[in-house]
Amino acid sequence: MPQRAKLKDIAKALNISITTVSRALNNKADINALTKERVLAKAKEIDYKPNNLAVSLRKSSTLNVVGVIIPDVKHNFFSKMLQGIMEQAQDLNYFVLVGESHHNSDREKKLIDDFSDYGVSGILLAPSKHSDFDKNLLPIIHKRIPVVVVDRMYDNYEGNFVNCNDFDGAYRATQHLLECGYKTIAHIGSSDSWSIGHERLKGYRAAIKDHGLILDENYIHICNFNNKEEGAEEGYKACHRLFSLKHPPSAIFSVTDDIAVGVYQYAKEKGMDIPRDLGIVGFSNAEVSQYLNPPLTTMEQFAQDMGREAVQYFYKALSANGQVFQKSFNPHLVLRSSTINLN
Amino acid sequence: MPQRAKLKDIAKALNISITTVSRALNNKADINALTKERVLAKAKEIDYKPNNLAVSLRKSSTLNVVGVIIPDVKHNFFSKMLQGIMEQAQDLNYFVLVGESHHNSDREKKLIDDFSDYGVSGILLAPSKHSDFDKNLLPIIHKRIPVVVVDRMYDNYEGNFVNCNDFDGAYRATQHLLECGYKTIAHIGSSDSWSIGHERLKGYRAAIKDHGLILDENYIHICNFNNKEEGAEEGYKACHRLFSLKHPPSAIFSVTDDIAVGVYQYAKEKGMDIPRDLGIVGFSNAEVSQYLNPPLTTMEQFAQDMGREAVQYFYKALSANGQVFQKSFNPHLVLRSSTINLN
DNA sequence: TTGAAAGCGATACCAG
DNA sequence: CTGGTATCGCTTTCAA
Repeated sequence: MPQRAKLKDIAKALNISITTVSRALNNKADINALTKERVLAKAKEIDYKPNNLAVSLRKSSTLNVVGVIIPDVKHNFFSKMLQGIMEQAQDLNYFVLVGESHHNSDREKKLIDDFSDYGVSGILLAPSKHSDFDKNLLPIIHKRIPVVVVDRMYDNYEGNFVNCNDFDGAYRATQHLLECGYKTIAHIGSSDSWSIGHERLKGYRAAIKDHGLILDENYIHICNFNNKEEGAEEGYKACHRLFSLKHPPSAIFSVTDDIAVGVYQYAKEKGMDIPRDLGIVGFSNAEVSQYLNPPLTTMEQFAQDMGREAVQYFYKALSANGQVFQKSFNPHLVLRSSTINLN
Repeated sequence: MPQRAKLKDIAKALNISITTVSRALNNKADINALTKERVLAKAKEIDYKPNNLAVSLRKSSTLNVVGVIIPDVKHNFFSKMLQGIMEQAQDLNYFVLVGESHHNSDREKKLIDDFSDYGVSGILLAPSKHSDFDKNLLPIIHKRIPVVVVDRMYDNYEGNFVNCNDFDGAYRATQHLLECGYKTIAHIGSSDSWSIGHERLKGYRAAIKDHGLILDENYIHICNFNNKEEGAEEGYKACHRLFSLKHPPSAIFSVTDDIAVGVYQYAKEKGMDIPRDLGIVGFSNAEVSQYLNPPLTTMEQFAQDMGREAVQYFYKALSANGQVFQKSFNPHLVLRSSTINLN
């Protein structure tokens, strides 16, 4: 690989000082127009590109890079989010470094360290399910570079975050089923330790209660899964239990669309008609939801907007003096054919 | 944001020289065990992290970063590929910088420039559809850092690449339809200027010919689309024309799964039975293909493996003396229910 | 076993 | 308007 041209090369070729070359290239005042022209021409000729390492080192600035940590790029929600992040980052002239935690807490921690060591200007973290930061680690990094937590929340977390109002979304999803006239509504949820699972369960509970129904704890089925495939499997298994109850549910609010896929599978096998025999509402508006048969009613989470906003918060945090930025997006009901008005 | 600790801080605290500290931290020989211990302890105490900019500058090495340029992260094929890339990169201790071209050639060029200026150690490029590199641009960068082209090919391109054997895949997809007993097979393809569209069309043609059928040019419908949504739309429109022919086709080989989605939509509207009235084979084994009703027979492209291999080639190219690495993956038929044996 | 000094490539200050 | 010199944080000879 040939050498990259440097200031010195231009200086030598034109018989002027490095300083002058630097000035010319950086559009400084105090430079002879002719000199500048000659420098620019030469730079182009030998294809000079500044060495970012040197520049950043000298200016003691970080590189224009923001590190993004997500559990799984293949997951529709995260790839949408990543797209939003990249768009906004590009607008602000930042590069995007990406790493996957695969819902593994150790890997996540290592990524945070590595990114931080690398010298990113900030970190956007979509925490893994099993993320177990005590209240210390995050703040420590936070002192050196801005961190924005996306999607999931930590208990008592006081830093920057952008998330989805999971409680509200779950409440409205459940409410929709109630308004359709479904009388017995089950919830297939996910591990309570995860803020998302936790909040959605709370929203479900609140909606049931507020509508004067009695909450049957048998109707709540919590499961564990780390990717789409496992989600579908768990959804299927959950149905097994729910439909062997004495009074099986007539509708299900599923914590994610992935799980709903498993529910569909079960329903199909048992010859149940969706939405007449069984109403379903998912969460995410994942790509798959529109292809299911019938298309799945679900909650849109605005992943892309969340990504954009996260970058903006990181950017503001760079210059903000300790100010903290937080926002919850309200999910929207996407009405499709897995629910129907029974009244 | 507080200052990052540096060698000097440790040196001062222990009253030794910076050189010694550096040696201790870098596991060099010629260092007193006790001194080393004290340095390590102090480093930990004040949370010392080397400044990568300075290290790389001094060693005049690039940062351990590989730049990845893809058209669209949300697209299942590219997110799978990206996942493969990230896994392999992590194993080799490289960071991954990601940018999206959105199938825009200018944006793609800018990304290549920016990444190159930034100082990445190499670039993995999944070219956009409208990528129009003359034979110059790519080689120019290639002289400075390794470039691996993934997925699509350029005419007469002589550099590193990893792709899918599109001709072969298309041939086998078409052959499968023929073996099922479908007599009139149409092809919905994509812009001929794109190597993928081109090769798949060629494969289709060859299969038809080799089986002694006469190729009706009316059965070939070429369309343009830049994302999944447009693909589905174009597939739908293509059907409009194909099924208004005097002798409509009984099967379709679709250049991508996205397009097949539009075909399904059309078939459903017209009450056609898939696979009896219409056999369909797609290409990609995108996530959606298994959720379509009936599930779509398609060609698996091994996107993740391609991603991994691309990183390995980049890595080899770093130290290879001009040696070029090339590989085509053979796609696999994934048999589902959109085709059936009619014999 | 340790330290002083040079230098990676670029920028900033100050003197001329 | 231009050039010399110090410096960013670190590694690497070369001497001691």
